[in-house]
Amino acid sequence: MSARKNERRSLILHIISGEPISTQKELLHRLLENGVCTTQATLSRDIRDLGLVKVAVAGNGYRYLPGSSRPSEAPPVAEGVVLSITRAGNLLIVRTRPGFAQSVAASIDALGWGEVLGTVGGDDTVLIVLGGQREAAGVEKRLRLFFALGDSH
Amino acid sequence: MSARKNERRSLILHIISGEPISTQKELLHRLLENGVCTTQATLSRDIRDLGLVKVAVAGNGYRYLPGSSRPSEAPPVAEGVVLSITRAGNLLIVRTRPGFAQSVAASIDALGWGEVLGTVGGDDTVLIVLGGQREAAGVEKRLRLFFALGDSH
DNA sequence: TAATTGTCTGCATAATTATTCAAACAGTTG
DNA sequence: CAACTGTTTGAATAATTATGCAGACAATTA
Repeated sequence: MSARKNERRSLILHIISGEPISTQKELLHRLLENGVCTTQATLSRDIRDLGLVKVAVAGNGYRYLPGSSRPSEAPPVAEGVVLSITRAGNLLIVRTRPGFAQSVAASIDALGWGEVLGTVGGDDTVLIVLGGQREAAGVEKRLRLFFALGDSH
Repeated sequence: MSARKNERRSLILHIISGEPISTQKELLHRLLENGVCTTQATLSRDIRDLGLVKVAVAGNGYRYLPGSSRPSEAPPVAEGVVLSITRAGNLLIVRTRPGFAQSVAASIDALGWGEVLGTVGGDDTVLIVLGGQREAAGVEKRLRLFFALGDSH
């Protein structure tokens, strides 16, 4: 239970939360500026233990972020159950075969996608609430892929 | 807008959601079994574009998962504002200096950690709701690091 | 203190992933 | 069709990340 380790990991969380860090080498330099001297090997282990992830950010390469650590096991949804996906502002409307909306909603929840603020399943319609249009567009795209639907047109 | 690409990415989402995949080479083989032949280079690009992340899972090495794609910019909280963190089942109780609970709650929200189901800030206390004890323990640890608190004992 | 056990770290390197570059391909316009 | 433009891909390679191992260190017990 080394004090040095905790201090370092605390600082790592601060740094990556506050600015985009794209490689471990970069993080290494940043730590050094704050008086913490270590090696890439140790950072690799810190990142593993803190559950951090490296994710692509639009146009700007990669960035380390705190991971959402959700196992994300999706119940299977058979082919043809999801009929269509429509976007309306920050909402997505998913039409399903009658009676399947609940299971599709559960399936979407289980994906654990962070942008999905909430889902409501009726009988043949699932409403997905997103934070904004940007998120809605991204999630729509990925859901289309996930449910093997074609592009909207 | 290649049909081949969409098919492949759709399959990738299915595969990584349904089973733990820890390297791109492994994913490559899995795709091949499903009749999709490609290269690691292409997978690297697919993973970037789909926003997937590779995250450490307890004891079992790494696994690719859909990313939560939240920029996660945390407002700074000064040293000494957070006084203590206590765990009670799936709840965390964060004591702060009087009047600071709101800003600390905002700060925690801004971290965008997926396990955090919700936060409530009073005057000097923040209540954090987690999905379960396991999540509570993990988040407690990381919050202690983040707010530079020592271990509980 | 000496012996023991477990954690933490750096070094070197293996393993994995990202990117460069050129070619193949698809779509568009003249 | 031919020329042009932009996208997608694979091969090779550069860049990055994970890990085996040995030594340092800390804590505990005799």
